[in-house]
Amino acid sequence: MTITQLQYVLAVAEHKNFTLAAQKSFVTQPTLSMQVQKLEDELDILIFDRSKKPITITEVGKKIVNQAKNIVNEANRIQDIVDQEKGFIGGDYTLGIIPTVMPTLLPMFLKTFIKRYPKVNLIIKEQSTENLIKNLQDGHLDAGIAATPLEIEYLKERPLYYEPFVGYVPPGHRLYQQPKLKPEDLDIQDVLLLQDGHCFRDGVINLCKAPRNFQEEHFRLQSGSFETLVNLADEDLGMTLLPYLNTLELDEQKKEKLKYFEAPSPAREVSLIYHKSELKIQITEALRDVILGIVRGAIAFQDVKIVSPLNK
Amino acid sequence: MTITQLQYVLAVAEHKNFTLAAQKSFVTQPTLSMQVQKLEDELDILIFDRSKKPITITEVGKKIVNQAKNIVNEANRIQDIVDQEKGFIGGDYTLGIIPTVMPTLLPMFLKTFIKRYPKVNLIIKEQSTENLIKNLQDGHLDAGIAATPLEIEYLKERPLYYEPFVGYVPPGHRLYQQPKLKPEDLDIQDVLLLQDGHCFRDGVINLCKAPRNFQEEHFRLQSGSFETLVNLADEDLGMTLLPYLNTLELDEQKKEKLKYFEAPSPAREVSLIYHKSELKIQITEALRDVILGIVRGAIAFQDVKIVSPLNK
DNA sequence: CTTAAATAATAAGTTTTATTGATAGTTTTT
DNA sequence: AAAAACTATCAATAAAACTTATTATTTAAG
Repeated sequence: MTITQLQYVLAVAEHKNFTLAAQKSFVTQPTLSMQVQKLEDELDILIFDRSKKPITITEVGKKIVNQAKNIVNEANRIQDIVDQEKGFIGGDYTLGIIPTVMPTLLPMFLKTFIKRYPKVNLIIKEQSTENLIKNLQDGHLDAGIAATPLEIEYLKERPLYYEPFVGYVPPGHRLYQQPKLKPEDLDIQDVLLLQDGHCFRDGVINLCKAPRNFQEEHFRLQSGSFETLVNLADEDLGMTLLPYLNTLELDEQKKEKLKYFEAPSPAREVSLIYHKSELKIQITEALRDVILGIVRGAIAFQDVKIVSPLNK
Repeated sequence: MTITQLQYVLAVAEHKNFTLAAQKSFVTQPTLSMQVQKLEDELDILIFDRSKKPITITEVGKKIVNQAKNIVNEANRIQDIVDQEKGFIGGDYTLGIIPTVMPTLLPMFLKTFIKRYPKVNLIIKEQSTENLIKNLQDGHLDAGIAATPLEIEYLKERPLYYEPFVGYVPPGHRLYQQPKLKPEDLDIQDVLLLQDGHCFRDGVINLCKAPRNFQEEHFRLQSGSFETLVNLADEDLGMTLLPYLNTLELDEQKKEKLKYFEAPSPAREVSLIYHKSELKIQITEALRDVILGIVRGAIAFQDVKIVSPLNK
């Protein structure tokens, strides 16, 4: 049994296809096939059921694949130990960021980070919390930035900042006269929402504590961008809620329609999340340092109340 | 990096000697030297400091060795998974037993075990609790039988039986007239003890709750066997305490000098202990089943009070 | 039902790697 | 100072991993 063989097994388990797995492993298909077979021979057990298309993993195979993940992870850790010893911060580092955080946060820290750690090849991917979690487990991401708490067994969460929710209320709206918003004022029926899959949407829904199964019949216009929501609100189609950082880039005219919540303001907790195995932890720590340093100035709110980002 | 290389590193770390490590790994010394070098080259860091004799492990080396242990252990687990799947119970299994348990317990279960699991090659080693713990961590033992609780972080303890302490009191002794013993009657100064290193000794000392630093000036005759202690007691040099199972093999004349404790009798907890990683867990479970089945008949005491085996 | 496409297994040959025996270079012990 | 113990290096060999080419098998398409 070799580590390489285990990596091949993992590739096949992931892609359910020897040819593709071989490509991803940068070897030819026979090489991969033979090595997987060799391992199966050595263990005298089948890991994959090749009779079905696409290939399936046998019951024992699943256990072996899990264990193989462990081993390969732990093996990668050795390079990690050496890097840490040398104070080396470099290599590929893949970071996932949720869409509602991406456009505001990324520009704030990216330049500083790549300047301070020029040897790190940062690969940034925008994806939903759901995919983020999956990819962190699979090892396709080294870390993610998402709204928390998620309370996933195998993930660590390190809060970066607390971002208050800010109301965007058009003049015609019933709440326009109020100086401050209160969560209980909100009616889910007239709050414009991001489309399904965005955790900010779920956060807002949780905040509104509306009936779980509210009807959306008369309102199908959901958007993926806050800009759209703001524009819809301006058309008197309802109010909406924005994360604080998104309010900074509004023009003066629109800023007048912002309404803050009474303290403690509802807020989302935005955290750096990564696998408990702490692979590439030095880079993760470096990233955290950079973001914390920059965010400290931008967000000064203290008295907030965290809203869960989960669709419970 | 290969698993083999990591195993070589572990062998060198253990024996502090490339030549010996090579022998233990069943390869020649150049093979092992070259592979270790190759790994060091790949990581671009020195694991061993060869300038000192005997060889020492560098600071990073220590971390790498630890991680290597993990990896090798986790890798062995894969065969384990397969064995479990197949219901296969076999292969080498090394069991350590403390000296005070060995002569009474081993004959009780050995025959049954090798008959029921003929494919297991049982290797039994008598050793002190201290060595048992060390060897379980190093992976030199698959399991051990010792007095518990030990509360070692990386070990699991599964109690096998509770063995009461029984007094052996010669007719001339001040306690001979009493029908039952009480712990508070005991005076550490006239209780004959096993020599240092036996945990039963520590158990008895704990029971006597004598001053921790009692003097042994006038009594240096410590022995490694209960037989000696009994004979010394017969010479009126004091009383002694025996584990219950040891009392079964005394002759009739000696049995008359046995004095049991009042309930709850002090007792030692004898457990099967093994590494938390649960390597070869099927064999361990099989062993436990056999011993439990046999011991159930032999030891029927219920109301006991466990004495710590540790030299606190 | 036949054919084409996709995919895995097999075969033969090549490259790479692991291992060995012999030996040279150290350090430690006597 | 010599012997012993130990590690590194070298050249040769055995083993393995990998490649290209090909075959076999399954799935999808016509």
